[in-house]
Amino acid sequence: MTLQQLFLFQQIVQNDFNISKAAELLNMSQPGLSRQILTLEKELDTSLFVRNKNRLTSLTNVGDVVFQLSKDILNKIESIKRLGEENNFPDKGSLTIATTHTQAKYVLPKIIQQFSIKYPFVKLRILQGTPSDSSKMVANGSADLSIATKPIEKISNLFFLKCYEIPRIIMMPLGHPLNKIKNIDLHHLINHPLITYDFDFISRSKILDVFFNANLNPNIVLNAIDADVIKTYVELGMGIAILPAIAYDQKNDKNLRSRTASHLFEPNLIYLGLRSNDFVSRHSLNFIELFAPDININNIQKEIFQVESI
Amino acid sequence: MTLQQLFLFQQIVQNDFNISKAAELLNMSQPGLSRQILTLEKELDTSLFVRNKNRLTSLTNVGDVVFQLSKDILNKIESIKRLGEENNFPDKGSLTIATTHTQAKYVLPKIIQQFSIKYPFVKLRILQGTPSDSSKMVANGSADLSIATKPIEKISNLFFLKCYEIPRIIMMPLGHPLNKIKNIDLHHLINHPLITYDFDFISRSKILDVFFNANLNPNIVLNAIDADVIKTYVELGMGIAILPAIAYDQKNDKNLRSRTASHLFEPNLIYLGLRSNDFVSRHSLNFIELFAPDININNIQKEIFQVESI
DNA sequence: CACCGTTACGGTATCCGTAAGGATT
DNA sequence: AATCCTTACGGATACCGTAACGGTG
Repeated sequence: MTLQQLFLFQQIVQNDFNISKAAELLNMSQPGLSRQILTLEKELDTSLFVRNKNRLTSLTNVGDVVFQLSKDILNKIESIKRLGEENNFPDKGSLTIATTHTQAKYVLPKIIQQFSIKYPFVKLRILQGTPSDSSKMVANGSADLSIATKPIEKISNLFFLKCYEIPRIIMMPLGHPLNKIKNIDLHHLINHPLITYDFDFISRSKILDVFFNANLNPNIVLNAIDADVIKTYVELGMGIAILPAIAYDQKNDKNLRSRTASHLFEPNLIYLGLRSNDFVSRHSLNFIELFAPDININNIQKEIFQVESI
Repeated sequence: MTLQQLFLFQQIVQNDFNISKAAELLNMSQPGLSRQILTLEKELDTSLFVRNKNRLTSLTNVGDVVFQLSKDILNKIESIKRLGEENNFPDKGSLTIATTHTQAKYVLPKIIQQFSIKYPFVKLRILQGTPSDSSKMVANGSADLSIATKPIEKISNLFFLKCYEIPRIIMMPLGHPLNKIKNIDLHHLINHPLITYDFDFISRSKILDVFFNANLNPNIVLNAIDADVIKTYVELGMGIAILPAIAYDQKNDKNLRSRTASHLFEPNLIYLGLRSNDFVSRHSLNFIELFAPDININNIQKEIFQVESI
């Protein structure tokens, strides 16, 4: 079994099980490719592909597991290669950050700017999605790190570091009746329609749970995916929203009013997510250093490879 | 970069950085081995070993990370090989279970017996340790699955399935004053010295937290590593203990008395632990089927490879 | 006949062992 | 002199491309 075989196997799967197509893409002869797969199958003494009328049509059960393992193996091989490169060209490289709209718009700009001044030759990239998306992007290698709340579902090969807490506010239009109430509590909130994050956001469930635990059933009129969209509808008078404090921008949000909700809801917990059991690139560490100076970057790589001994 | 190179690299590290020794162990020539490492280092354009006076003395920083990644890669390669083998000899194989004393002694015997009747050609092995040990053994590949409470520290590449809950009991010697009290509460318990699990056990902290939350400070006279040792000292009158109900054996524990503690302490949660992102052997699944029939074994492999798409 | 995958053949590159060299204790 | 790692050389092996073959629509 060779890495080359696993790589070629993977390529065929990703090219619709078409050996000829994959061979062309890889600039190699079709028989050469075919032979490598046959050799691999012979060594494992199992067919990896389901063959139908002289065509490959799908993966066998074994093939499927081998495919998953191969992906992981080849990702780690890439890590090793990058590790070598990075050691020789410490200035260059790239850094891909997966995050949410709120972080990308309200938190990251300053840091990103600082980073690109300090490390001008690093290619930066921001990928955006829900917290779950961000985690998955890190887990499958498309991003180096994520900055978001924890994802709703457990993603086991991620490693999270707590970065900071963002208190929550109640966002309402100017002139909204809640403006006049001094000590806002849940019973006041429940009288107004609520605009909230979409289902993929853990913030959503945390906020709703507070209502539910008080036996209150808020009237959710809209589920939206980002703070700006939510704000737009709040501005239109469709309802109020519970948002992270940073989403309120005093300059631009002239038609909105923000009031603290810290006494009602737990703050938003923002985590930095890294792939566990993998190499943490120098630039990931550099970024973390800027972004969360409290975190000791010297221990991160060790912690990422936790399992030792016994 | 070849698997062979990574393997040889690993072998040298594990043989005190002595190429000659490793070569002998691997039945290959010493120059051959040396050359492979040099080729690898040349490809990565980085030295992996610190060389001192013509000797290899340790790993460089890069080498250390490559070592960690290699271990993981080679483990997964082994998984692929086992996968092939298993497909051809579904009856044979081995199954290594990492667990704690309590489970090994009070829960597993019946299941193990059933298993070995049903799958007589499978080599069974039980490794024993604290819950943390068990988790680590699974994580680093020395065991196939663990049966224990969750470990105290987070081990990120493990996948846990909840198996069952074990209610807790108060264990005391016959004739102990607590015998006579009808409704035992924390304030009764606090008057007696406590024998408890060692620090590595999450049960320990869960039990102590209950006391602490009630502002009570139990007098811990002994920390022990397994239920039988604890029982021995309880029998000697050194104190009482909070144990999982299964640890009380009516037949043999004639000098002990067990009373329910369910109203005071959360039950013990026993989890099955598997390595995430790895192949789950047929026999692991067979065992799980016997051990925790509620778990649908058909979904486990899929869940273990969670991360897909975006 | 067009498409696709497998088998056959031969040149090239890689791997690995033996032999020799260089450095250190 | 003994130990250890690296460089040099030559044969065996594995790899891969071209060519040919077999099955399918």
